[in-house]
Amino acid sequence: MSATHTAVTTPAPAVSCAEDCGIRDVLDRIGDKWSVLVVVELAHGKRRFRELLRAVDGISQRMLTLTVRRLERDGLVSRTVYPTVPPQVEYELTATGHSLTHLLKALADWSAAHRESIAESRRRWDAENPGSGVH
Amino acid sequence: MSATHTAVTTPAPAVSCAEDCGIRDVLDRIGDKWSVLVVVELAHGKRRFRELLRAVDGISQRMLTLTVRRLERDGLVSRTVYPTVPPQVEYELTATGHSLTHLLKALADWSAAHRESIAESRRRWDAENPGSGVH
DNA sequence: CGGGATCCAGATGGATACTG
DNA sequence: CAGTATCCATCTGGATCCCG
Repeated sequence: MSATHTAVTTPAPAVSCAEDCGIRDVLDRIGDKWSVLVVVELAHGKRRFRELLRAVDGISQRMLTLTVRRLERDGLVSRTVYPTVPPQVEYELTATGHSLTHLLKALADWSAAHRESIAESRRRWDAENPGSGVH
Repeated sequence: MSATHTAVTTPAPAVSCAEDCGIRDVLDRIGDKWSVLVVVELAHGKRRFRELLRAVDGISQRMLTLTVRRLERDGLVSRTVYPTVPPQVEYELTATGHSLTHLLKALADWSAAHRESIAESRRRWDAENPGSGVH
C-alpha cells in the first residue's frame, strides 16, 4: 500500500476451462444456506443431531435433516446409529468431507482479505445509485 | 492408490471459527446460479454485454444484467460505457475480481479431484435408499 | 432423541415485450 | 446494442405437528 502502481495481480488467469469446470458442481453441493455451517461444525469432531441443532445457529430441525442427508449422500459425512433408547445418532466428516474443510479455509481467507474492500465498494455504489433495487 | 492405508488427510481442522468465518458471505455473493460463470468468462479478458450473453450458455438477458450489476456493486467487475451509436459497454475484472479467479481455481481443482468419488457415493446411496426424495 | 409429513411464504430465475 | 419492465413458475426454506 505504498507505491504509485495499483494492481499487482499475479499473472495467470487461473481458470480457463471452456464453460463450467465443475465449479458449479461444488456450489450446487455446498452453496446452499446451511451445508458449510454444518461442515464447519463437524470439522471440530463428531456431533449428535441435537448438538448440531444447537451449534448451527438458526437452523431448523427439518433443514438440518435435509442438509445432513445430502452431505451423507455425497459421501462427505458419515452417519452412525446406535440402537439405544433414546436413540443416538452421530455424524462425522469422512475423508472427502475433511478435504473440503481445506477448501472452506481458502474461502474464509479470501473473504477476510476482501471483506472491507467489498463492503466499501457497496457503500459507494449504493450512494451513487439510489433506489436501484440491486442486491 | 496402492497401499493398504486409506485416508491420509492432512492433520489440521483448517476451519475453526466460532460460527460463520465469513464463508457464507462469499457464498451469498458468488453462490448464485450465474456469477461464477460470468467471472470465469471475464477471466479471459474484457467482454461486451452481447459477448457475455453468447459465452455464458443459457443465461437470459435479464439475469446477465442483474449478475453483472451485483458484481459491479461489489467491486469485482468494472463497467465502461462508450457513448457511441449503437451503444457499447465493456465489462472487465477488477483487481479484486481477478483475485477471485484464484479462489475459483481452488474450487475447480477440488471438484475435479472428488467428482468421481462423490458421483459414486451418490449412486450407492440412491441404490440403498430408493425413493427417498433427497437431492 | 431423531427424525418424517404437511403446509405455506418469500426468494430466485425464466419468458416475453418494450426502449434510448 | 444494451438494457428495463412485467408477469409467472419453480425452488428453497421456515413453522408446525406427529411418530417410533
